[in-house]
Amino acid sequence: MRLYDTLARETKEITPIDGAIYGFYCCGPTVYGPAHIGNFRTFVVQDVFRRTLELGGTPTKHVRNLTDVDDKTIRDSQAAGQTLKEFTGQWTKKFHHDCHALNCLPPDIEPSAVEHIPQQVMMIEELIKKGHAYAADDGSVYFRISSYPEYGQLSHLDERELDLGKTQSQRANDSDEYEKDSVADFVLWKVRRDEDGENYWQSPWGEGRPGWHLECSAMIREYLGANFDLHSGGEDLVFPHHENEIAQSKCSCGGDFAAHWFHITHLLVEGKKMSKSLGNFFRLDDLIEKGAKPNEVRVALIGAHYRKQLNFTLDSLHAASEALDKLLKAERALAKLAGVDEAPSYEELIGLEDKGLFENAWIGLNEDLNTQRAIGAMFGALRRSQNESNPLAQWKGLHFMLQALGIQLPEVVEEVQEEAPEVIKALAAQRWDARSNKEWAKSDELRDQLKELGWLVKDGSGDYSLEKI
RNA sequence: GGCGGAGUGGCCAAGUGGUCUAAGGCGCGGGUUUGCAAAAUCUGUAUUCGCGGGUUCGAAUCCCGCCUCCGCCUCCA
Repeated sequence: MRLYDTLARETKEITPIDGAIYGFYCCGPTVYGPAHIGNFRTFVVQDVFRRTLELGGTPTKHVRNLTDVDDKTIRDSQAAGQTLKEFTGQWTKKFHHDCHALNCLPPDIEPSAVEHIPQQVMMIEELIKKGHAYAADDGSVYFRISSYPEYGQLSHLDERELDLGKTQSQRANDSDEYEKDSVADFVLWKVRRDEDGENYWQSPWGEGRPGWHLECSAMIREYLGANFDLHSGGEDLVFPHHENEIAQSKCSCGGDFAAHWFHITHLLVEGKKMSKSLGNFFRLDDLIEKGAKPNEVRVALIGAHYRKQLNFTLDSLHAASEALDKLLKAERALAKLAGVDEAPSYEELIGLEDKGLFENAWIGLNEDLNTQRAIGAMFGALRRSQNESNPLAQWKGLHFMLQALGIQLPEVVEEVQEEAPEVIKALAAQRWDARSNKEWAKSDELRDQLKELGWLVKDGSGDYSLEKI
């Protein structure tokens, strides 16, 4: 498939380095609270990407880390009166729960920063030995940017004027200040401070904890090696996080690091950056509370190309919900036409050759992961599929695309249709009698009454059904 | 201030030189169906792509200028 590469600044055809399997690293969440839908745009897009690679026939080794030690996790765990492990454990669990609800495939490996302290310490030692890092008097260790002339290639630092003066004055009043040779140098190891409490580890430079950027480099090295295929994250990570990763990794273990960089643009909510003060800050649970299903949220999150600022609104969520409904109903109709019922599994669809009319949708996904184009093509294919001679092939093609997008089927998603209570049933029966006797006024009144009680009556020919609203 | 992205119908959003009098979804209008609704289904819905110039046989797509919006600029996906 073709994918835009942040480093090369162009769309490139991707192929696995070893010719067999894609090494795919994603910067995971900092587990200090429930993730918001902005986080999930990134994770859902990464999931669609992974599914596209795998369904296309090439397996992936998907590694996504958990940041379970940093300023925020330490600060908030102490505020909550919990140990760091208890605190991050609880939010890790919540993250997994939300990912599952959104139908994201779990990564093959999900390493945590706390569990890889020795690897990080070892990396720092190497960097010091090679002259790329230095220990400050207070016991913190910094990466020396001047030792790596290529620094800044990903974010094109040479083309930018960083307002370092401003940053420096801000930092002067910041308790976070450490002693550095140059303001641009970034921290690899942070010396223990009082507010860290019991959250510190031993190192050759004394007690402290690793810097944030280092964990990814260390875990990538451990699980994917010095050369791997794809590195992904939110657009905000380009600088400095990924820039620093490149510096640390290339200077310590050599190699080319990531062959391809894949960044997901942040979403907007109601046209603005999501923030608590604007009241447009949504977590998955906030949307579920508003009646949305995770499946619908997922569709809304892939409703625009990943390199555009998707404008998420409650309207767009409603649109996604209606569109999803239409897709799934069409799936049932096509299944009936094809005389099949049990949907093929993800594994069964891997490498499917004949996608029927859905070939176009698949092409869309393979052109820089154009999800919106793919969805549009699916509707087009559905319309024409009615007249096709081979409904089974169309049905399979549809399922192939549903799996690629990670759209769940209703039997998985929808709770069992709730049985109406006797009172409701009695009222409905009463209404049916009135209707049969052409007592329209009475019939309509009862229908309104049922609606107020939360039940929708649908008349068929000679029968009716009840549906909970 | 620097870097990057974007402005397409009421809303969301594809399309980046001819098949575009611009995909698809939502919404809205109409038909079929219905006692009326709901549901279902069919159907209509931008001669026009922020504004002004230019290049070209031909531009939403390329160039120039302007306006507006958004993001990033040291630990936020």
